[in-house]
Amino acid sequence: MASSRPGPNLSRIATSLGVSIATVSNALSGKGRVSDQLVERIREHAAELGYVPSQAGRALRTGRSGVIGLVLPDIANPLFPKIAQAIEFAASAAGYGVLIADSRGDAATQAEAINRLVERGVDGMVVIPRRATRISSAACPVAVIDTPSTPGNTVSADHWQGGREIAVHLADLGHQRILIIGNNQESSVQNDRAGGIRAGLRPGMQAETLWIDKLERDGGSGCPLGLAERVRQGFTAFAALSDLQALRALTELQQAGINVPADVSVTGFDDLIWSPVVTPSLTTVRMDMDTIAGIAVSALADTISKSRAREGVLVTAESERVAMQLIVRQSSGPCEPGTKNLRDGEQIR
Amino acid sequence: MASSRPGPNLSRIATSLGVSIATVSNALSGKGRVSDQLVERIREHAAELGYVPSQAGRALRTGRSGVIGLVLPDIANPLFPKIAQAIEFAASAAGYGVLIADSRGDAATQAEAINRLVERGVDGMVVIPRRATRISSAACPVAVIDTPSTPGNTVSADHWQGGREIAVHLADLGHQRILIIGNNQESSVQNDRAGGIRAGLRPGMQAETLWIDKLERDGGSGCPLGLAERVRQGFTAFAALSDLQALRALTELQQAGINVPADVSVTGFDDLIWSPVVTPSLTTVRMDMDTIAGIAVSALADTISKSRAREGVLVTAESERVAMQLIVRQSSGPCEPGTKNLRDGEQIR
DNA sequence: TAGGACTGATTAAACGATTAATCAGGCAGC
DNA sequence: GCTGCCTGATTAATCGTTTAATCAGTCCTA
Repeated sequence: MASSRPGPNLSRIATSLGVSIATVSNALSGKGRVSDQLVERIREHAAELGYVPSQAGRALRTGRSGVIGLVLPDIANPLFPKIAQAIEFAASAAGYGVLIADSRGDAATQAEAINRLVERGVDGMVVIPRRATRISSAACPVAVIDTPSTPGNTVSADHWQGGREIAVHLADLGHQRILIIGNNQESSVQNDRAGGIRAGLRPGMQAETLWIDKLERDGGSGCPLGLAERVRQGFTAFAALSDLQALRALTELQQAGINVPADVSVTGFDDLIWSPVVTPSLTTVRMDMDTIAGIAVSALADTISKSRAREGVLVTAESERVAMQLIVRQSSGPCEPGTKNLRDGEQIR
Repeated sequence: MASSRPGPNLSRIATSLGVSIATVSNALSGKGRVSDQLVERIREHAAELGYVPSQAGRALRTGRSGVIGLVLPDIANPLFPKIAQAIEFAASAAGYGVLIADSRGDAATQAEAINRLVERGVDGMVVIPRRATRISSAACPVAVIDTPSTPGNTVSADHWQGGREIAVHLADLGHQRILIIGNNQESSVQNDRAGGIRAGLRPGMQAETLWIDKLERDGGSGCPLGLAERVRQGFTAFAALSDLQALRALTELQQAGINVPADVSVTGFDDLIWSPVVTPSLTTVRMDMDTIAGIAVSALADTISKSRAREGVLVTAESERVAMQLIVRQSSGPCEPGTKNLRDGEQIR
């Protein structure tokens, strides 16, 4: 047992320099009136002692914990790493820590998870809601990252525009019949992406949508999507609304002996981790998560500093939508009119 | 401006019931001596008022923040969602919040990220180190999840045993020549997995290892692995050390017209999100993250409650290794002696 | 009936930082 | 020389909780 507490505090610095605690506090925060030389001396001594302010003490006094919560309905989402990384980066740049909360995919426990965060005293939260769940504003400022078309959205990628990028890309390649593959018709993000694709079609092009959740209700989880049949029907491009579905489509097509991109094209969304390394690498649309997270966090920080403690507010940002970027890789290629309706085993070249 | 602070505190409950603050505190925590009826009345009233204790006040007094840090060197790791979910679940069951820290893959900034956590006053940390980086014990208890073979490991999946499971499975299917595919020779986890595979081989079987990072140093990121050539050389099974590499191998083989599992088998590790839904679905080995996280967090909580504040300790748990579970899916199949050395386009059936 | 043990409650002192209010001088203006 | 202002520092209160120390009774025992 050495001394009482290992970390030096304001009091130790103060007595050690023969000044008052308040002066030390003022010197370090640059707030009160302290002479320049004294500020210098105090700063020096504090650094020397390795002083780190106690968050607990500060939080108690100021009513601010310096921590924000990150809420995702389903943390198992493959986008989660990118989101968490971007939010953590932006938050730590703004001087905040990030506390995670998970409701394990259950919409009912989402409220509970949010409550845990509030009880932990977070100053605000970044919420990425599931499907169309509205966030009943909690007991603190909330920034929502969803899609521009949902009410209450703070900032997000422009999924609609991303869809248009895909459509234009496929149109440029000469594709006429496109199958859009989504996994959840309730998702507002996926609906916007699909809407964007449809809006980007040129006259004469047509699109149909395949919702995997419907299919799996009968066929069971992981069932085949029947894409070979779709190829025979004349579809030459498969635009998945997420790279996970794109991957599923790609492998199913490959297994059926259909060559991507020679026979048909496959595109995705999100530029997930595997997209650059599968064969053929996936053409996809990337959202600029760093920018989105930066806007969300700084808008949140703004609102926090303006609002009084424990007040529930929906945060708004000046620029609501961030453009998505088309990444063209190998999985999309020109539609050769003569090669439609291939049968298994017929290879090109 | 209503009253001073929105949340009720001990003082409000106390005056409202005409008792002292200490009595309320004792009643709610069940610690001091309070009559049963009074306890009942206080609890009731507290619930009625919606009292939530201030973490800041408690932290200041007790020196414990009730928060643990989760440190990963690379948060973009596709395993991260599962890890974060499991840790968050275990932590919140133990009454802890989880603060994340990211060093963006940079080993140098890992120390900085850990520092941020310490400054935020975490009571302890769960660290999943990169490669063979040793954790210089920080200013708080640290639980390390790596692999049983590394010194200082607290608890982890038994990667070696997982490798053996794969080897035995492939041996049972009749495979003789196995190509192990890893992406990083420095990774102790991957080395253990590879070692386990080798140890599980039967007499007459042989294995070679392909490290992707070496290959990419020349070929560039995402370059082909040249697996078709390996098939011609007589390899019939490709045992990747992670599902990401397995996916890469699978798609490359499929693109080359080699059928999985008819011609060759592919296996992975970790049962990542896409493994069940690609075609063919991936045979893999799953680690029981919930159990591992549970052990790590409860061992950490134990150590925290035993140690004095800000003391750096490496946490140990009673059971260090958790068995991995083989998941047999479609990507692995029997090795048919007559069908070896297939050329592109030669389909079976 | 005095002293001790026990019960059920209160008092008061922390924990560490912030900040409004105060104070001691120095200096200028009248 | 008195008043007022400005600078540079201090005093002291406060945030909400925990907990050791204390206190007022009640009951039991010698």
